[in-house]
Amino acid sequence: MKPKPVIEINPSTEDKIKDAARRVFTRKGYAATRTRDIAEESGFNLALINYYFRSKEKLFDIIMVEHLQLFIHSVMGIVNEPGTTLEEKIGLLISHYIDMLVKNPNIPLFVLNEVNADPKKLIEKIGVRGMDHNELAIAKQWKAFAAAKKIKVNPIHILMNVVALAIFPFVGSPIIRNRTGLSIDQFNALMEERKKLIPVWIMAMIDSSTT
Amino acid sequence: MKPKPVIEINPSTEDKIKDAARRVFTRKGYAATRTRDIAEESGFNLALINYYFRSKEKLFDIIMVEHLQLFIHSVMGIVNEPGTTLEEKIGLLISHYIDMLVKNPNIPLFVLNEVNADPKKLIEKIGVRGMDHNELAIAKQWKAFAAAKKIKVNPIHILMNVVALAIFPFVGSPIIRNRTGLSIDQFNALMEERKKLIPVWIMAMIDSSTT
DNA sequence: GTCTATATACGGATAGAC
DNA sequence: GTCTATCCGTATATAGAC
Repeated sequence: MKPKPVIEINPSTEDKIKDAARRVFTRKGYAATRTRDIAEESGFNLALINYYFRSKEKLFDIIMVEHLQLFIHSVMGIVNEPGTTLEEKIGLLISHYIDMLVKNPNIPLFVLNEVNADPKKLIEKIGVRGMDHNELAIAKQWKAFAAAKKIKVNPIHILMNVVALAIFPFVGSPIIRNRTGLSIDQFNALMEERKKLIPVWIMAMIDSSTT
Repeated sequence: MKPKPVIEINPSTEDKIKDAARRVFTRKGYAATRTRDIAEESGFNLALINYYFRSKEKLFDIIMVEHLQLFIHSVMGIVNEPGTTLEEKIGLLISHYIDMLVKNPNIPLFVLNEVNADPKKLIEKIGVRGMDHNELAIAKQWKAFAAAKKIKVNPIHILMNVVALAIFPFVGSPIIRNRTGLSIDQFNALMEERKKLIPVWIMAMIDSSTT
């Protein structure tokens, strides 16, 4: 049983609907999208959505779970790789995030929203089962690093900062672009710059927390 | 005509409805809140909402505009104050943001969402009219500072970073709290720490961008 | 599998009594 | 000003033809 390719050659109707749904849901959020929007976007009729997925909510859940799993897997792959240094991992994470976000700028707001709407539902449904966080390669590297450099700041801060610096500009891009007058291309160029800048910034921040 | 106090002593029905609406809208977003939810939250009947505000959308617009104006005014007051240094301004901004967000943790996601849903509508409606950004006290201070320190990084990056580091943890708090097991109080304690940390981090980041 | 037509439910808004 | 009852558009979901 060979795995389904990420980009379908001959997407089935079911996949076309799913793709359309993903686009509309991420653009407008769950409550504001109508099944009619999805039907229109997919090129098929309203009735087919229920034929394949039974309900709007079930379709939404499927898409959401796929999104989060894809995301979690890719991140886990990076943070639990023993062969890279802590600093390299930060660089890889940032690059990975930003590449993904340039292609799918609506995803973070979408995910944050829906997790906020019902935190338990989604997080439990995904379940980063197994794997204690402290056992991750990156956690062990951090401990050694923090001990050597006498760093006293809570690592949760660092984690939040990495994620914040990479993701937030995309979440705020409508406001940022409006106030600055930047085009999409100019905005994306700034994000490309950040791939190099953020890792440097993060290390500088960590150093500033040294005793 | 004396200004209305921020916290009403004897709130009128109209104000009670408005308060209820603000709570529900910020919690669930525009599309997902039903006028019935607002009625229930306010303790009054559905019909009264239309009696006072004509429609769900008008009520929403009023609340949104009040939110943004309050926010913009307070920020403008800080960034255009000639009597404080650049570094002090950053500290004040961060403290101000975090204090506000600890009290109203749902606001950022709410605002980001609604701005994203219709960027023009809200931004134009508020209109930070007049005041060219380059004329702000903070902009002039930045120019002098950047020239003296030979800083080459685009100031938009710095701006994004300040906002990201302060706001993002609140936007992501459901995920953060779920994964770390932190209570609300513990989370807020971390945010208090950040009031001191972020300004230091920002300055360290800026220094790392020096030639 | 895919469509058209329709049943059913829900939500915003209003009429009208008090 | 505040309530109950209701209208009516719209959205989800389904039945049934092809």
